Amino acid sequence: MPPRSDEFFAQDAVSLAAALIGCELYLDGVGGRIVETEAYRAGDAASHSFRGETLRNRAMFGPIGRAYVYRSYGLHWCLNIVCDGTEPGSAVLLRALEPLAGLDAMGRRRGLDEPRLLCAGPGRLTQALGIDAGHDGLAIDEPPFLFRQAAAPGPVGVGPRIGITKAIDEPWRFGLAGSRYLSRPLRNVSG
DNA sequence: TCGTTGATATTCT
DNA sequence: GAATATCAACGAC
Repeated sequence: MPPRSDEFFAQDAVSLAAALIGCELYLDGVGGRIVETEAYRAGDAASHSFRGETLRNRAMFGPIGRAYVYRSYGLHWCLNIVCDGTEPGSAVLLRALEPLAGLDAMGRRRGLDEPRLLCAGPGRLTQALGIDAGHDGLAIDEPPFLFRQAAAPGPVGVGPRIGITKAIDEPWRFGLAGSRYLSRPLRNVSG
């Protein structure tokens, strides 16, 4: 029996990041299987929450199970799920999906046909699903989102996080081992 | 296949 | 003014 979703998102960011691999996420019926995530803990020097609450990261300090959407490098949107009820400021970044539904809509938004490139990266994922600032703070398991927990754990690989300069040695990037839809390949496999 | 670079919001120094 | 949880286009090999 899978845990209720409020308990599921109450996990520590690192364990939730691993548990999210194989779960499914859709927005207005467009989405697929989560194949790549990164954990950002409260007190983590690489996390946006590290220096306290600002207008941008406000959602990270709000209720768990909500979306934290921010603009990256001035042009891309990135989607996180706020988690860990014990201390505010934790979230899991969704880095890649395996597209399962709404491939045509994704292709239109991305200007591409190649399924492998539709959602392989945090900026690509949000563009394919049509996620922007309007989704910041919305519950990830209520309409227009649809969230389904993984039926069974898959082979989860681990690696260092990408694109950061602080706490770079923490192996807090997780992915579905062997998936073609990762933004970049993984190394070690466990589970 | 690889490295470089442009686009440019938000925060920090 | 500099850095950043990125992506795609481009030129050199």
